[in-house]
Amino acid sequence: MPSLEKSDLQKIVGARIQKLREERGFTQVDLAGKIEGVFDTTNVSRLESGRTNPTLYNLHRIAEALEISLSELLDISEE
Amino acid sequence: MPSLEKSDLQKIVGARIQKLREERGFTQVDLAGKIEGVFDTTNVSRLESGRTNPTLYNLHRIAEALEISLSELLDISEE
DNA sequence: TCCAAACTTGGCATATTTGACAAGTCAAGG
DNA sequence: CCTTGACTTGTCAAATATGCCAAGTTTGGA
Repeated sequence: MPSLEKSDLQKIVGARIQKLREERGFTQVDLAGKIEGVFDTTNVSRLESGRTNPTLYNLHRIAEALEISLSELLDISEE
Repeated sequence: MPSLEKSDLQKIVGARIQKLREERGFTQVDLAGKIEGVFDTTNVSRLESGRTNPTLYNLHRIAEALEISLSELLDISEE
């Protein structure tokens, strides 16, 4: 685990969110709609492509919408 | 899992960081020093007390310093 | 009680996330 | 073609995370 770069970490987590979303047959708009409270679809796109560094709370809300635990969402051990 | 409030989530994760840090016998200054790159001790205090909403990358750097995976750091299932 | 280390808290400046909106790309149908 | 849905990308404003410094508090030991 040689100390991931910030942008690489973002890309890995973003790809994981996208994969989980697609497995569930959701569009980005669907996902944003399932997230508790307000969540912009623009932000879904930016997070999935690794362009931003998401906050704990937003990761938690995304995990909830994907019906997975935060811990599982961030289990990036095999990448 | 009834949709945690933002500040409750921050407090739970903060308490977990503090517990893991203390188990390793680190002070906040020690932990900040072990984190890759620049990390202010003020920020350690604020994160542990749940006063801020940390970013993915900082959570990753903290996990690294605690020699634990990000996924384990955020495994809050039993709280 | 005194001291020092550890931690908290406030303010400030900067960087970045985020929400919102608009415009653009792209692919699949009709 | 043309439209529609899905997604990307740019800009902007507001909120906030972060680094930094300074001052205050707490705690444990001598």
